[in-house]
Amino acid sequence: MTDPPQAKRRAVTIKDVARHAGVSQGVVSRVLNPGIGPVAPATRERVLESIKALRYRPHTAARELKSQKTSTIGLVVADVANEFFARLADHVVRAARSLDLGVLLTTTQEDPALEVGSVEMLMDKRVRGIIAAPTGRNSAIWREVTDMGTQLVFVDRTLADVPLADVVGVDNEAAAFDATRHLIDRGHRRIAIISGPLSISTGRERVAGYRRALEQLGAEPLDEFVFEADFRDPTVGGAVDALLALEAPVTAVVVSNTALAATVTRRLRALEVAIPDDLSIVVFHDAPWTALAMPAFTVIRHPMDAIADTAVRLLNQRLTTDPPQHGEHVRLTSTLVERASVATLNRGAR
Amino acid sequence: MTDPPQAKRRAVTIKDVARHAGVSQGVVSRVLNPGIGPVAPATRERVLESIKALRYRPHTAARELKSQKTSTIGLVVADVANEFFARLADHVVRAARSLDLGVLLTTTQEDPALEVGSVEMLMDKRVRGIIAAPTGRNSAIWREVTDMGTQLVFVDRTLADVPLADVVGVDNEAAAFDATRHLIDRGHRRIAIISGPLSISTGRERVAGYRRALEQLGAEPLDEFVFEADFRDPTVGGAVDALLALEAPVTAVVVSNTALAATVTRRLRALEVAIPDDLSIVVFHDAPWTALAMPAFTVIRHPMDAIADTAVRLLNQRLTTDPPQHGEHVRLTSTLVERASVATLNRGAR
DNA sequence: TTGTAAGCGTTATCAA
DNA sequence: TTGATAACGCTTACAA
Repeated sequence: MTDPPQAKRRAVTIKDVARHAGVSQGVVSRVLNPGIGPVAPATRERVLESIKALRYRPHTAARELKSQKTSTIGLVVADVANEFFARLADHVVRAARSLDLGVLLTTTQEDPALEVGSVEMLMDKRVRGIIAAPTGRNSAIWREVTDMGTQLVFVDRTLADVPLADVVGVDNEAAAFDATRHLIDRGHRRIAIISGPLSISTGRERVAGYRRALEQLGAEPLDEFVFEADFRDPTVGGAVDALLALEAPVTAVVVSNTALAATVTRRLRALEVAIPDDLSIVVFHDAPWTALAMPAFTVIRHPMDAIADTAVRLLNQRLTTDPPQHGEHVRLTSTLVERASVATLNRGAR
Repeated sequence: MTDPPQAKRRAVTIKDVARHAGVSQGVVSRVLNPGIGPVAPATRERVLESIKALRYRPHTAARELKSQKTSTIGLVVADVANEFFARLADHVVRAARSLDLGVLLTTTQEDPALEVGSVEMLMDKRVRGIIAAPTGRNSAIWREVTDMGTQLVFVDRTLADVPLADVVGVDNEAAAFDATRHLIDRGHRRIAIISGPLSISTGRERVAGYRRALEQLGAEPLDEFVFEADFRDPTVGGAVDALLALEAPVTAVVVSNTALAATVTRRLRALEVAIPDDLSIVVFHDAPWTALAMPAFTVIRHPMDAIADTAVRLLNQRLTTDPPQHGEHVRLTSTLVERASVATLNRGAR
């Protein structure tokens, strides 16, 4: 009855269905795409049966070619091994599914060249839209994306000179301010920050918030307290060494993501520096494990679900209605979750 | 010079390039696909220039329609928020990139219906191949995949009745045996396992290995020691309660993945049950944070990189050479990494 | 209500 | 070495 498994039989096309049902291609197409034209209930039935009998499946590429519309979006993130982006990707895929959109996943590894390659692939495949966390060093290519009429939503990070893109992220400046103030409130004055690359908006914003807190609340904003690390820098342990080797070592540090925090923690353990007794830590992003760490980390919690949902919602909005002349910017707010990685110093105000 | 940003200009096609370069479409196509036919160096130059000048980009869908070959593969996993699958996805995306393959990511959330939807989408898009961690309850649809000539590599899990699929996974039976033996060696006799669903091959294998160790090494394989939980079951805390409510509570438990382990740990903390003093734990999969947990978890470490690389290699092999009549099965080996979540009991052999 | 046919952007065959 | 031209599988006017 059925063909032998290996016999990669010629795929059944709309023509086969038409012949089998004794109608023309056009009719079949119309039952496939209801609303495009009338079809007699009886014929419709017959066609549907033929479709089932022949196990016909429409050929997306042909459809896309004719209709000039794909049902695919692109997702461009740094690295899906990063819990933050993994969460994001999981949400995006789910949300996209409910809109009948496929998701092409690409990663930049924070490498501008890979980013360009990703974007080109997505453009060649004519995705309807892209949700992206840009590396920050390729504004031109992103501008081309919007120029071509491909809808674009930046997530987590932003690029100032891509005006047509929507942006959804958190208020990193405020979050860093809060984190720093929390430390200052606990008596810390010598506070460091291990930030992500300053080529990325989040890195810049976090350092700015950190600086503002120090200045405003009377602590010392020393340059040697600011470390710019790659988000996945495996050598960030060196920053820890430097921080502790200072004549007057820091008593606290704000760490910009969980991957960095993991590396830092490992280094501190190796050095037998106790958290929080010898060094207090606040970490950006509340990965599930931060509560399980030793000690449980005080973190800045981002509204991950809202970020992802908003990104997809904005993209879908652009896909289904006339896209606006300028990108919409959505800033969600993060909150500080106090746990056990911050010590209270009682050496009074300095 | 350039169009206004919004003016979604008609996409430039190969025809435009041909006209601009003063040649025929065929020639342009031939410079685009070298090796297909001759082209004079001078013409080639001219065409290349036109391509650049017009910013021409080939239309993948058209290409695919004509050539009946896509440059996309599908990746079907349960849930990319799960660290295991996230790692896998990250690798797959990278490896695919280097083969010039796009990756369509879909998730099943362990739901057979979503799995079917994913597979249909991928088939409609005519992906060249699929790397999948099947839910275990949809053999039929996977058989259809191979019947249609789409290459298939199962990863992590396997389905017995899909003979044409390659499989790459770890030896879960042996790993569970090792984990259990480790516990027995440390003096434990009342050992539980919180396994994944038995509808998934890994769950079955792990329980089998666990059972074999108990029987072979003289501990008690009681039915009430085996808990079948969904991999992301948020109510697995209940299993913990049950285990501890036993007349003679267990002294150790093997936990089937890190998500479950996190939930279990949280529950134990709430109950003020100390790890490992009151309960020892071995966890499947060495997520980066397991070493940072309190206490650091003793884990079964899977060779993640090898798993992902092998999956892509097998798929690529099937894509580039004549696929074999039967699937290849690759079993990699996991290793036990001893840390601090297992106590040594000194109540002698019973 | 249905059929016919053009055309989406490519590749590939065949003549020139 | 190049140019016409026919598909690929589908959607969509338009005609019947």
